[in-house]
Amino acid sequence: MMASDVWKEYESNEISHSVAHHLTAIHELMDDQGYARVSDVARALEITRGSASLTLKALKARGLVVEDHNKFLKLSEDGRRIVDSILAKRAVVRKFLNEVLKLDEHQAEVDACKVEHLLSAQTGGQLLHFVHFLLSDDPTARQFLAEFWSKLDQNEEWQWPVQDVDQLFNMESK
Amino acid sequence: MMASDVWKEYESNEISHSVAHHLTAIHELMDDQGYARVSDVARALEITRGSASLTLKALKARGLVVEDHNKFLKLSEDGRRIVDSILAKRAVVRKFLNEVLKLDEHQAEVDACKVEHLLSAQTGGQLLHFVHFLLSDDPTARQFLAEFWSKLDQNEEWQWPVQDVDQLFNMESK
DNA sequence: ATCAGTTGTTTTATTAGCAAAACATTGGTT
DNA sequence: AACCAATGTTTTGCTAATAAAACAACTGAT
Repeated sequence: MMASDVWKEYESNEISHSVAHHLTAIHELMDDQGYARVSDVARALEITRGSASLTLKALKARGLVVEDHNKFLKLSEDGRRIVDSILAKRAVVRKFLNEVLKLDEHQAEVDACKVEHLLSAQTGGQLLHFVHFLLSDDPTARQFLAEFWSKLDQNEEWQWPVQDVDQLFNMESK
Repeated sequence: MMASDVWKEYESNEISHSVAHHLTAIHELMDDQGYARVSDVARALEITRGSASLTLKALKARGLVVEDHNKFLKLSEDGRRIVDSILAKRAVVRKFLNEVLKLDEHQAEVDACKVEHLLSAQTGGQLLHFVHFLLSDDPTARQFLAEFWSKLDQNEEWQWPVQDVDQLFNMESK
């Protein structure tokens, strides 16, 4: 239990939080204003132009960002793929936290933003299946959600953090 | 959309991944062998003693770890609280990914490990309510899960990443 | 043309987290 | 006593990501 090869996979992640947001910033700037320069990215992320310049230089070297003849940035094919996967995970996590767990929008946004780049493609895909069915008009899903939300309203509370989650589930740990 | 105060909250997190695992390592070592020294933590995390020494010195300064008269470490009250909240989140996320979304145990373990220290207490609490009801013997929950899993088996597949998650849900984005 | 503003880069410095290596301390064996 | 192994610390160096400041280049207005 607690094998070190598990926790060390965190650093082995190819996409850091910072990189994820540099890439998505380019994506959104292209959508919003049709172009993205170093300064635009820096402004969007509220970091200095110098910082953005260095990070984006590294991303160009990694082939995730390409530079126009006049310093205009855009995502490469690889960069686009990464942004797509990140935005899809962010959207489904946000939807789950906000529309199912009924967390307020800001909290859902913040937490989704924190984990979006860390989830595997499998996890994102399965979560999408789950939330899609859960929020569909399938009567079983409707009834389940209605019961869950009514339970929530009953304010049935543990003290958090719960000491032993497995015990709460009446299951023995492996 | 994409307010920079959202994405910057990532770094403002009081507990880094590394710190989370230094603290939980102490907790588990105390459980397993009754004591925890710098070398034990380093071995558990597979880092050098020098690295562990520096990180733990900082944690002592932050008041999360206290040192015995003979270099024996233990968690402070604050450190214990943090470890409790992290382990509770890890357990509930792992359970959700593995037992509900049917991700294999290793994937569930890895993803839970990555996000455990990033989720807010509210998110952890709501997720616990949700998973607890979902895995209870409530007939509605049972039926819902049965239908979801049968849908999973039907191998109903999107291409992942999905381009526009909101469109998939037939909803307009704000 | 000059002056001001914007842009992009580079350099210097900081922080977190690691490795590697040197060093001192301690504990037991022989 | 001498030795060896384990332990803890410190120093040096590395990488990622930032700020701050200096600098060069371009743009536009007057």
